[in-house]
Amino acid sequence: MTATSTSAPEADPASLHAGVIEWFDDHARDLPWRRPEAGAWGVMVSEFMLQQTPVNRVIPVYEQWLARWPRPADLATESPGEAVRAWGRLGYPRRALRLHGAATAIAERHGGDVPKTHQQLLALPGVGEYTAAAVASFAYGQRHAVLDTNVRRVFARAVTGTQYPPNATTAAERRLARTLLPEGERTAARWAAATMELGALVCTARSPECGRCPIARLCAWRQAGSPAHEGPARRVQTYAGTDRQVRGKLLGVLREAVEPVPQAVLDQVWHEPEQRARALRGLLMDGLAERLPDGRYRLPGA
DNA sequence: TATACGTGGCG
DNA sequence: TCGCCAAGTAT
Repeated sequence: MTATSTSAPEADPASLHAGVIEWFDDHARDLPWRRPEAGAWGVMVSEFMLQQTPVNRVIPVYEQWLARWPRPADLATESPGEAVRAWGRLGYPRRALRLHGAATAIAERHGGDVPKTHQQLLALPGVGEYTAAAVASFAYGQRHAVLDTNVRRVFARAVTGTQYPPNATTAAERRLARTLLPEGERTAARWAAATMELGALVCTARSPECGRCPIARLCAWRQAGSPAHEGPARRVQTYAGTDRQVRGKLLGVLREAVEPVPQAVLDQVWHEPEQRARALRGLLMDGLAERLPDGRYRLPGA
């Protein structure tokens, strides 16, 4: 390929970096965990809360959480149940348990400071490949490929030329993300945040606003005529009538209760006894609830 | 690799 | 109304 082509500019890394990062300079949202005072703990808390929960619902809970537990050691002194209660209705309350566990591990094994290496972060409960890279990059400015659903979609469109990424993250995606990572540490960290923001604000799943996209000219998907997705449709998770819904109802009662809750009260939340019992067993197994000697239930240690 | 795991807003 | 979607992790 010669350098004379003018109709369809190549998405060379340097052009992508410049376009996305300059756009981010002007359009980055002022989110609380992006402020300097958030610190690594603030970044970590936000990352836990943002796992599958939209930004707008996270913000108020994040503010309360950081005000109450400004350092990992502060949270570590609380019962897990208090963390679950303060989690409110963010969903997937096991994340609250894991965040509490991460705080405890940080207090015990890391002197109270959020660890800095990807490997140390990965060892914390609730921290997977994405969160470890995100904390290392956003909190400590390190050079990591941060591959979340937004970035995967941006890369799928801009570089690969497909409307959506595969259902599960592939080795090819990781390779591509590493290839596109700018050399410099600071630029790499900026790039990670910028590509996520672009996916969240412009290159959205359902209705991308290509007119506002800084790299629309370079986008392989647009150049291909914006073809519709071919692969298998993403499986939609059902919710109504599932154990998850019943668990949510049971936990909602425990979360709001000041005193331990009698079995009879929990029995009100769902009509089908077998499913109800199974859901409650699940909560107990997961450590999201506990049964007292008198037969009543409450959040763990609350 | 596929599945379980909450909740709510939007088109 | 209802399906789709939201900064994933653990098993």
